[in-house]
Amino acid sequence: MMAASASSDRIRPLRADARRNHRQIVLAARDVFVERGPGASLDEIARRAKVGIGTLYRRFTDRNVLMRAVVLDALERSAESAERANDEAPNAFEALTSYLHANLEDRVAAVIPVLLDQVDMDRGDIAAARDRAASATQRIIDAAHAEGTLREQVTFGDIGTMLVRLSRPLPGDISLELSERLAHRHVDLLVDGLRPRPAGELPIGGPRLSLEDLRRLRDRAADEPDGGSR
Amino acid sequence: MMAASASSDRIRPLRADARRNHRQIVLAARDVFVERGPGASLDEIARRAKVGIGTLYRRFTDRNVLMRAVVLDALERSAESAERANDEAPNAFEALTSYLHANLEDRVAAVIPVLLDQVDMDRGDIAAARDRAASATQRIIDAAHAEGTLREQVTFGDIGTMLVRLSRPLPGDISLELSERLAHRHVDLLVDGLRPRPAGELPIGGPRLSLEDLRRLRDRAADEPDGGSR
DNA sequence: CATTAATCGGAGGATTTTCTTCCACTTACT
DNA sequence: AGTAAGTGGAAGAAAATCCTCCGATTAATG
Repeated sequence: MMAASASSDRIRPLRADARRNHRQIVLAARDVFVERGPGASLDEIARRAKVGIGTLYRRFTDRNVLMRAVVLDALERSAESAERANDEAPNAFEALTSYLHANLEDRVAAVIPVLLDQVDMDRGDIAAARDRAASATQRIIDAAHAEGTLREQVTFGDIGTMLVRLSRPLPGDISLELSERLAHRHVDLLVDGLRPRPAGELPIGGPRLSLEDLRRLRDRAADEPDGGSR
Repeated sequence: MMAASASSDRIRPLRADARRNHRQIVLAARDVFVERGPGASLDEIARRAKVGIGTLYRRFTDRNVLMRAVVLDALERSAESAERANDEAPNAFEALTSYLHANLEDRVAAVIPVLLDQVDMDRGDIAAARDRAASATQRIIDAAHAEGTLREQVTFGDIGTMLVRLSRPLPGDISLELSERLAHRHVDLLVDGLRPRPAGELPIGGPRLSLEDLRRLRDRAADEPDGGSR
């Protein structure tokens, strides 16, 4: 017993089921915070995570502890996908687009702003993860600027904010799944803009929704008149 | 008492103060529904409209009546700005962009999806306004396609959905005002995309936020290191 | 400027939602 | 197989929200 240290100081490793539940709670909390805001009901989070409310309270003594876990998880995912994009993409612009898509998937940009004011970002694990994510992201942007493939006027703030807009699920009874497919399509749209490209049409993934589609849509998933997304 | 008819059946025109309150309630309700969803507290709406809760209940017998008023107002604004864009813009693409900016201002695309499932859109005033708005918008898009200035792949659904994403206030304690200025900037960004234009850099209005700006930001309005928006 | 009918606004009881604790039962690990 | 760790939900407490009612206020009219 000398392994207790650093951040989450558990003497014994969590039991397998506890670990699984912990994970599910953080994921569910992320989604519920995104949908309902920082005051979301903890009951709903437990329900969504398929655990009893008692389990949630045992693992996270209060709302703020849960929030910190969600934020930390999101920041770590973000840092990781930014670093991976930097390492693996063939050029800076592709690093940027692949980072955008990866970030969408993790709903990072959707949940962080919701919890920003509830969590102290300047200490401990969270500050470290934040800095790691921010600098990797900045590196992507700087590289794309240097490469000449990203407009100079487009700043870190623009990328971050657009990511927030794109990550949030659409309001109303649109299925989460469709909402996410559309988000990927809209990243493509943002990347190339609304005007035709001189070089010719670039593909945009995801469902092409007409006015009628939109109306019929509502809850049930669209029957996608176009190719797959991304 | 035989004059009751049609939609809004008022015998006497509302008193001046009543009319003003009615208006303020609809505007406040729009904003609160956007921020808190369809279950938002009516108390909060009254508070935001600066009227007593009693006044709200007198004017709108229940939540659904209020919702219908909000939706109708939004659809009428939308129809009007689409028609104005069609009439006044020098070309179809400018009609589109000016429609996007106008729509943003009215938060139309932010509130409609929130209330879609709560309100019967297929009857009365609302259906009429909806059709008027939809057809004017479709006309803009068709014209831009015909003009060759809007990518063929971009559909009604894309425009509508992006408008939803752009209209919603950013989550967290970002001021509404800043959120809206950024939205206009991001319309510009969407229009031309992230890549440099061969024809040279186009202006993007609104605040250019760096990473540090974003952090410092939070509630207080940004001190805008760039030119005015739009 | 006085009259009056319409309108306003919030106090407060009823109701619903959410929080949080506690403990008998279940499960993973040795 | 034994046991410490973990689970889930019932239930009382606390908080938020709904909605009505009525005394005070105000716009319109002569």
